[in-house]
Amino acid sequence: MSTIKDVAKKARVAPSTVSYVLTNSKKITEETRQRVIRAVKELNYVPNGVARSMKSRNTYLIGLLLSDVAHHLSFAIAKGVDEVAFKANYNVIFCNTHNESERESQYIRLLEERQVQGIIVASRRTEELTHTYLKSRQIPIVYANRYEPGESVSCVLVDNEAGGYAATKHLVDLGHRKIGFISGPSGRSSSRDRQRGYEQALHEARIPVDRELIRLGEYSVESGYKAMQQLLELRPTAVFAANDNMAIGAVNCIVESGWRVPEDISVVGYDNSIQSTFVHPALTTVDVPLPQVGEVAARILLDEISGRSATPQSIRVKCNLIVRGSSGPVSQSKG
Amino acid sequence: MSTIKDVAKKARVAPSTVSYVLTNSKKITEETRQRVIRAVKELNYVPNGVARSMKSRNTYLIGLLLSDVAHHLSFAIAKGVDEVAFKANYNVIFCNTHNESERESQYIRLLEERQVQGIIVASRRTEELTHTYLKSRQIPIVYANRYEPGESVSCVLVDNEAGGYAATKHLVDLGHRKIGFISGPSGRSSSRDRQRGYEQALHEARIPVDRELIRLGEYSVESGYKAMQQLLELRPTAVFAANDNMAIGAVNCIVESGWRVPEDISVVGYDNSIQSTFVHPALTTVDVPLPQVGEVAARILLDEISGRSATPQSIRVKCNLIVRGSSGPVSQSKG
DNA sequence: ATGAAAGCGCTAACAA
DNA sequence: TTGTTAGCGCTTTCAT
Repeated sequence: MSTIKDVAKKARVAPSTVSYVLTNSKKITEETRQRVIRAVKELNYVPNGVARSMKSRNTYLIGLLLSDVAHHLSFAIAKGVDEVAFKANYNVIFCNTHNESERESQYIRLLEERQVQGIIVASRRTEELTHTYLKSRQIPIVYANRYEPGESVSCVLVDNEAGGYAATKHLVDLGHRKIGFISGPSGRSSSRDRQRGYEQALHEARIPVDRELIRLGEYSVESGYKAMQQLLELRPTAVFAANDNMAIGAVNCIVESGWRVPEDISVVGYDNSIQSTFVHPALTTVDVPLPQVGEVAARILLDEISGRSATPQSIRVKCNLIVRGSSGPVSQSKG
Repeated sequence: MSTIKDVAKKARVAPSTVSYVLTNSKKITEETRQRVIRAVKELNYVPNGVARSMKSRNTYLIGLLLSDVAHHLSFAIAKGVDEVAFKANYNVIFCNTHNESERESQYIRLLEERQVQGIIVASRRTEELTHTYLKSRQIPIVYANRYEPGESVSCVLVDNEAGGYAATKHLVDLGHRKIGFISGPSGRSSSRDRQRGYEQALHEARIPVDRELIRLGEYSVESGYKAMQQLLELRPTAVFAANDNMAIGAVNCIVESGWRVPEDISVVGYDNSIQSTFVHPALTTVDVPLPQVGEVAARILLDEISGRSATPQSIRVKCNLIVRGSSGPVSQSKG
């Protein structure tokens, strides 16, 4: 590996001159510039970024904390983060924490030693420590797709309330008035927000919120199935589930009970998961633009790194309703 | 940020002594060791990895080239790579090439400047240049889940032939003798190998390979459907598709034609994709252990980096047959 | 317009 | 056992 000195020698200039040429940081006569360029080519010289970082004190490196509980979600965020980082000449260090606090703190330590200039946390809640620690270390941090109570840190979230509203409004617009809701595990903000949107859409349509029509699920197909069994007794004409898997469970239950989707009961899910397109009928659902979450998070982080933005900001990315076969107008016989 | 000098001053020792303590690289009296440890704690000292890399000439960094054509595949590999890397104190730089050669070479350049100690390529074939370039740069490289002709480089592949064999053998064992095969796009080695396994299983069972029973698909649901339409005329009792999506298309076609799966026709897919569990009946399929591919690739790379292994090796990871509802014994009426 | 030299934070050979 | 010192490859101030 040749160094800047080798290039300098070959071009018969001082190392500093090579540096000036390579970074365009000073006026250099065209002739010497050419000599340097030629020497660089002949030696296949590639500058040593480690040495450069050492001097300049910035590494152009950011850390990305992910978990592997949901593969495709993590990758989608990572893709968005890398997209923005790459364009700004940053690179992303991939950290799969498994949602284990032990591992999370080990990664944090490694990242800190590496002098990363910022960290994006897209793993689920683990150590509260992490947050305060990074704050004390003055390392810029942005949470992606993770709600962080308190206003002292930037986070990029999905607008689940608007998504829940859109899903429910869609059903209302189709003439439904008796619309069930299957929630995720209690305490999950994603589900809570979707439910809030559901209730808001009902309010707007002057449909009273019936607590009986709201059932607790836990994001699994089975839990959706069970919740639907209970809901069926109340004869809703439509159901909105807080995620696709529960919606699929609901559809299974409806079909096995002898009803049709969407003719008898419409079903809407959430997530626009792969499986939502493979069931029959394909699910009407709400798409969560995770790459965009990653992009926005990276943009905020880079702004904080460069000092362009000092105050933490909280951004919500819009979700899009995807209408497919599982939702339709309320049937006349029941309307 | 405090430096090693600050710690040295506070502990009233020389910087080198601090270094010795921190790296356990020399005998130090317990007393001074404690003084150093205490100073480190009080100052919240974290060593600067950039400076350390500068001296030691190793960065403990590897690059991972991925593409986003199939999210979950890429993430699965990345997870495996990171698992092994993390345990060896390495970190992984995430590079999403989009399978664009332009971007790939930009990443290569960035990684080279960063002095990464090795690169794992899990993106699809793009620039032939990349390979020869990295070779010339003496940067260790391992291909993951990507076939690389020539023996001059390590690669970790999935044993698709054994997988295809297992899938077909499973059908043979169930009594089937007229087994169709739906291939992927011609030229894709993954499909070719699966087909080879299919043919081998037939040979072993002394079932002649009937070219009519082999149909060209292109890995999409629709192509599986179309291929099945043609196959149906030949009345096979079972079909093995080179991936799950085509298998799902085949099932759709079979059911719409009035036959039942698996009672009339058994179907086996490949990939163990999410959707394979969401169709009815759930697909019998072949699981591709991509995290393991990533792990093995990382292990080989680290071996090459440390000089433990010099000769390129080619490893094939075993796939596992997952038996679900879409395959069953050949029906008596037809047998 | 170019060169000389200091120094980023650390490690390691050598000295004491 | 501990300290002194040189130097990794680069950038940048200051001098020429």
